[in-house]
Amino acid sequence: MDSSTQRAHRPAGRRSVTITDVASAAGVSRATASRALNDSPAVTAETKAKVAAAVRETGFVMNAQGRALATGRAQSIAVLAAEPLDELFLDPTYSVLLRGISERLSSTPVLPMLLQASTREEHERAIRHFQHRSVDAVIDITPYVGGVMLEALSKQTLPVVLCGQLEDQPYEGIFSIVFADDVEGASMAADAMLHRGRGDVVTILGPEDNPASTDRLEGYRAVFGTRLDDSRVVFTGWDEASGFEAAQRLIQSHPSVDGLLAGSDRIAVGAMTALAAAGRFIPRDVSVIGFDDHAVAARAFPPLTTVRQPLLEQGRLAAELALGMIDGEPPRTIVLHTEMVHRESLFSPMMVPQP
Amino acid sequence: MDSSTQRAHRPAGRRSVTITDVASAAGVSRATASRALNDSPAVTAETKAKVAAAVRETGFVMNAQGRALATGRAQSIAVLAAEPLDELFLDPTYSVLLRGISERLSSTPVLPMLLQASTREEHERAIRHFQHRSVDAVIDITPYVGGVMLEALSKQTLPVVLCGQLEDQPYEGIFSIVFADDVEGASMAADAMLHRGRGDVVTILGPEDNPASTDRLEGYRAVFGTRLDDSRVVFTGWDEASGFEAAQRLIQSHPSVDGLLAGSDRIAVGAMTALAAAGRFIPRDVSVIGFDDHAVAARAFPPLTTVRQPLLEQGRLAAELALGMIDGEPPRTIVLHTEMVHRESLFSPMMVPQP
DNA sequence: TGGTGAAATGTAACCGGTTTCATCTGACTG
DNA sequence: CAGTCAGATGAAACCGGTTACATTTCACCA
Repeated sequence: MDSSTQRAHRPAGRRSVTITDVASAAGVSRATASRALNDSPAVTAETKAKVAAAVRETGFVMNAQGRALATGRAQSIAVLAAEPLDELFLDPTYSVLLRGISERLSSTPVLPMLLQASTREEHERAIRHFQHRSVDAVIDITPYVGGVMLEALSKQTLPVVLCGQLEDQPYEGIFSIVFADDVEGASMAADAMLHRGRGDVVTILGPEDNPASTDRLEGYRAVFGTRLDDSRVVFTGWDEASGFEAAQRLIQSHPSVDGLLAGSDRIAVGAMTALAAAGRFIPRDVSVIGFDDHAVAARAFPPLTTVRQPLLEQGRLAAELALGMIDGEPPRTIVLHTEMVHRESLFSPMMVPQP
Repeated sequence: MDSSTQRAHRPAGRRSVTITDVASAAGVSRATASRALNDSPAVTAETKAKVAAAVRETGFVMNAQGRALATGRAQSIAVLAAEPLDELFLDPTYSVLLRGISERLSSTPVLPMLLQASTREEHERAIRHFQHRSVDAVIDITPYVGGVMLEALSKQTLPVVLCGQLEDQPYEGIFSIVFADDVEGASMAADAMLHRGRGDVVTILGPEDNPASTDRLEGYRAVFGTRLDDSRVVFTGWDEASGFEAAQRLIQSHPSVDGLLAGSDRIAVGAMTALAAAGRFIPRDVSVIGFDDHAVAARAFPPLTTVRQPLLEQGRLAAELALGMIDGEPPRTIVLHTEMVHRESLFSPMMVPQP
């Protein structure tokens, strides 16, 4: 039984204060009151003061639905996470992205709302919600999952921003897209590895169908070429446990390994544990480079050299693009640059050569 | 510059399909169309079919603002997190709570939206948002923080549910409250410890101003009394690092310790690392009991005996209470029971007595 | 056969704002 | 001093739904 539709009448309590009350308290028309509240230049300073006083006197707060109905703006942006929140929460990527979005919107009246939809049913509910135009735009922070969802969204007129790249860019020109250049970042990491003198390298990546995985591999291979053959590449999950397990296998199959390129910092942390357990010292025996520059990278032991993704900026830009599209701008694709962050897992200045 | 208020006119595109279009397509009045869409019993099955066909034909989707304005219901509940999301995400408590809320709402048209407000400015924006009545209710999953916020909310007529207990229950009867009985859970844990034969116990809790800490201490002391004096109690953070550090101090000050009551599973995990580093075997030398029964508890080494908090149910109930209050029910306070989950950190069946 | 009442639908008011357009005021100009 | 015009405000329509109340239709019964 759906308790939310039982009573359709307005809940008991006294009628709330409307703009009409403010108008009569200020001795002006509703139109003028509205204009004053919106700080229209057509209204005298004197009248504005009267209205402001009336607002204070009556305790008026504007009703969002009325305003939204009249302006066609809900003043909110949905941040869509098509993944279970538990999963989401474990990966620091998303919280940073969210912080960026929130930061950009903080100077506007637009509110970001996190909407999670992992099951098929939740997807449908979310789509319906978007169709109803309860939000002005959608920022998808997990575009890799829920392709059905994107397909449905593309049939809407609602502005959509994707935080991340999809294979073949199927939505370029329809949605705005903002992502970091994974190929560039990965080749920087591989370069650093090569300059450190490591040539016997292996790599552990996320799921094979994720462009972040394949692009990073492409970057690694741009440097190491065939020296990084398929036997040295493992596709797995992005988390620590996957990294641990994959590293164990790679140490067995390639005991002479001297460099590990990890597709994420969490993978790197798991892999470093496996390396340590196998008696390999980092970076003396094996150099490790991660990807992302999450908080865990700095706290790792030894601190992890990694490729910084500008996640905060990505979030800010996503919000920026969303605001732009709400105002009628066409969708845009923005590629962000990555940068190396040097810590001790690649090369320790303290390191003394072993005899 | 606030780009979201520049153009007030409706964005270009064609006018969207309204209920009027559906009505004329179906050859009925707007009123009948509305009734048919809401599945009113006053409408013939035949008419409903005609309207349904018209909906299909026109591609009509109802506008949420119009409906909300007419019904006085936004069909959404804000889940308020007055803590930075990064923090929030690290603690599994909240994601489970959220899952419970989401589950309960999934059978209703009401949508949960996560709203994060950590800075003073974000608080104000959120409060304004609530005053505007853009949501039908608020569920606060971090009632311990942001007291200003609760104070402001209590002056509203908006239904509010708190997930957690506050000292002195200042809002009992104003907000609905749902929390687990920490005193009971803690005394169960202490009992188990006592029955295991451990009497030289210490405890590590979260922040001292958090009722969850003080209530759990009360439960521990209900069993151990003065044997658990202040020198054996440390208030710190809820996380692993805090647990690690506090345990190190307690091992030093109480080297003969044989039992550790941890205020959270994350504290317990950190403390177990410290104990292991100090050469104490768990549970041979020291028994450990956590609190919460998070996923980490089962994965810990050794698996952690703990007090299960019914977080999923707490979330479901919070949503339930919110729905009730939206329908005009008075606020209620619900206390949930906890239960012991026995794993190996208290007592290992494999354990052989040491000579 | 006319009266009664229930069922289905239509009419119009309403929710709380915004905005177009008309009106009024007063200053400036020729 | 009449004419023009800009600036401030008001009247009314509108956004897209819901619903109280009025009306129509029709079966049923005295």
